Amino acid sequence: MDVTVSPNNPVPLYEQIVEQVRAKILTGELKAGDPLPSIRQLAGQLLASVITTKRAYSELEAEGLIITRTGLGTFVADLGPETIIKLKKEVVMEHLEEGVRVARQLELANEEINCLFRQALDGSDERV
Amino acid sequence: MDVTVSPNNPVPLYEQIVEQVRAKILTGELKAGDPLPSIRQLAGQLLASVITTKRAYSELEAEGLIITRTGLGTFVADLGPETIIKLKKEVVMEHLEEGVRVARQLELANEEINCLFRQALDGSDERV
Amino acid sequence: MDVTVSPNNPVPLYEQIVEQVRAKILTGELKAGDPLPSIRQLAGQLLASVITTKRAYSELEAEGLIITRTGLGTFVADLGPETIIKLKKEVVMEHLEEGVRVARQLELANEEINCLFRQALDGSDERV
Amino acid sequence: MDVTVSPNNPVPLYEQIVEQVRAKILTGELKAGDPLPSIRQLAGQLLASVITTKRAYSELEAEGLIITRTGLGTFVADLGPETIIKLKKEVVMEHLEEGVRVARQLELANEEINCLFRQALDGSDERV
DNA sequence: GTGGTCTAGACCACA
DNA sequence: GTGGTCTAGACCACC
Repeated sequence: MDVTVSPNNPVPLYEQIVEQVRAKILTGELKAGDPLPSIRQLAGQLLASVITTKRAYSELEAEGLIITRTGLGTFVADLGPETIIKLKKEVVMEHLEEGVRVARQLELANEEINCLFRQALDGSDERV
Repeated sequence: MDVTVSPNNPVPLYEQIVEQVRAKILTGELKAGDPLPSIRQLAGQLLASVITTKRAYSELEAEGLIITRTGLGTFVADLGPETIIKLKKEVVMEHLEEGVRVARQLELANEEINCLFRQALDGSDERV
Repeated sequence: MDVTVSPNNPVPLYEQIVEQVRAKILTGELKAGDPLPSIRQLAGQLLASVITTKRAYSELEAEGLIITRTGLGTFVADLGPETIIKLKKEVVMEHLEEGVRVARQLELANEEINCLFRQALDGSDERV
Repeated sequence: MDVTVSPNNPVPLYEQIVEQVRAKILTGELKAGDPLPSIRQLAGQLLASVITTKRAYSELEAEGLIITRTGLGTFVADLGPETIIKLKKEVVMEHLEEGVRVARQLELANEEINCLFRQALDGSDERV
């Protein structure tokens, strides 16, 4: 499983892992029942500590995205397709709503916020 | 000056203060040259320590939004209107771009992202 | 006597006054025995407090540049021309030596320091 | 890392630390990616408080010279060689320009200023 | 172990 | 009165 982390990234290591594994599950790259690499294996691959990797898995399990079966390993949980769609929206909405909240606080008009959003969308489009 | 903070908020106290004072300056509620409350006064009002409020003011000074003069007090810096507009956009863009980045990672189509943004905008509209 | 201070200048008010009066004495604009404005008069003119002005005069008296005769007023001290020349050099040297000290700490070669000095000299020349 | 501070020095402790670490980075004694001593370790070594050393590191991070990673430690940032050269010049120029400014205020001729600078350069040379 | 935040309280410089 | 520096010491998050 290709997961890459960077110690220069201000986001905590365990969060970087969580974000990427979550993305793989929500996009369907990892499907229900698929086995995840063992904590030790992933830690070795990422040059991270076992504790850090373990914390990432704990976080994902708390979110209900993965299930740990002691002795067997860790597996992707069985979420219905509607649940997946709902989760995707939630993750994205958090950031967009925060942006809108700040924009309102700065008393920007809807039209202005719209314009900024379009820039954000186009800007990332070029890079894709 | 009405600033309110919550110790339960995971955002550090000093950051909460920074955000609110910054908003007041960028919206023009506080104008160039206006005096800010003294750090001791604000600390008392917020039930925070003098050092915490001082830290907030230091951050704002590092951003160039305020100027502190020992013995005199703290004052709003004189930013041109273009600078203000630029700063407002930057603050909002940070969040919107993060939202778009995450959406792309989850392989959402532009149309879907657009739809979510519209929900975020409308959702906050009702509350306004 | 034309002295101007700015509260926006990070240099303390009393220091701004000291620097300007010192310059007037060392350049000969103010000569030995010349009377200085009274503390109250100067304070009113500068929109500064009497205490601040008094502190500036105390500083100048401690440097031996002025003499206060109770009841009569404050007067420029009688320094020989060699003393004046020596003082001028001292004031300038403080800054230049600090610049050279820092340059040495950063391991700049003499040639490089020379080049920077020339830039500093030329840069201010244009503005004159 | 050999850093020495003096509580008698009118320059604040944290500024003394900043200046020395900055010099080590700009001269290349500390290279990109190199770890700095932990704030606790440096505090013990300098007989200063943890907060004072932390403040020094915070300043250096605000200048972009170092990067702190919670749980990992503090590291020298990766500045290009041109940036390093530019920063070195800036630091030195501040002082030289101030010297020239004061010299002009005292109505010294270019030739005289030049002479003083030469003395400053030679004077420090002997000590080297 | 690392850094990040918050606290209380002292002393100094400036106006 | 204002802000600036320094202190000791506590608790939390991350690795």
